[in-house]
Amino acid sequence: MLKLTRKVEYSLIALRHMQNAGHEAVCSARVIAERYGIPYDLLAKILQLLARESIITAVQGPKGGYRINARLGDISLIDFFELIEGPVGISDCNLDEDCDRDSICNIRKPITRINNNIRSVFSNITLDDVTL
Amino acid sequence: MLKLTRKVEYSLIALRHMQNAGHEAVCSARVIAERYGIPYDLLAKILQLLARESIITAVQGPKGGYRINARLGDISLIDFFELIEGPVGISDCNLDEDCDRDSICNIRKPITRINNNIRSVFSNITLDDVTL
DNA sequence: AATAAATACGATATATTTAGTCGTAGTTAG
DNA sequence: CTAACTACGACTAAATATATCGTATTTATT
Repeated sequence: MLKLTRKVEYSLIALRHMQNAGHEAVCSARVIAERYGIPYDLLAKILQLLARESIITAVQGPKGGYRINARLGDISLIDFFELIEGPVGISDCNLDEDCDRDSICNIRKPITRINNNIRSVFSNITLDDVTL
Repeated sequence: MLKLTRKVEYSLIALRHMQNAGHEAVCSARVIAERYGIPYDLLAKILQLLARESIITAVQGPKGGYRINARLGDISLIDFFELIEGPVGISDCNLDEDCDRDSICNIRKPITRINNNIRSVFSNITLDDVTL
């Protein structure tokens, strides 16, 4: 319960690695995967996603790889999470899906309130706070 | 990602229902299940768990059911979650399991920090805040 | 005493989500 | 032209969460 996914964890690990390597350095998926014991195929797919979202830039061909593109200090964790995983909420009723129990639910309000608290925590942390 | 389990949600719904019913009232699992569209078998098991943990008291026999026992204002959400689901953390490395990547992980510290933030949110909310 | 309405609880089954793998194609430095 | 990369969809496997079932016990009511 309340856990981040591996996709998010691996993303953060990779971003921090790239940041440590310097903004010009090009890091390949293979190197990062081996360095941190992450399944290569999975990491590759994740980095492709981050590239599509312009957080990193892909460099193709041999000696290729990725380097950081976005300013990580400008991206909040909640935005990052939702970029990778889609809408985030502690309960389905916080994810614009409409709930069957909607009309009779007796904890909707407090759950929404708590959800906002959690989102606020992640809104006030940027990627730099994790990767720097 | 970051979602509560149904077990937790159903618990909160049931507790709020019981609180609304008054502290002396005895509420049966069947009635609560039907009222909120919760699978009876599942709710029954959850209420048994809450009873074992002395949060509610079971009354056996016909006309039996449960009533609130603990002072809900004294129980933080984080304690409640861990009572029901066991250790809670946003990542495995926050759950005393030892992680293979431990020695090479580059995001352990920030993840721990964030985990503490989240726990702090749930520590500062009591069951009364949800059920009252 | 019999019955019916409850709780008690472990075992099992189902569904959903997450994680990981595979195959194939495109790109480019050397 | 080949080897080392990225790109991406389809697929499989594993983990987790959710739900169901079977059986036993308790007790108010009749």
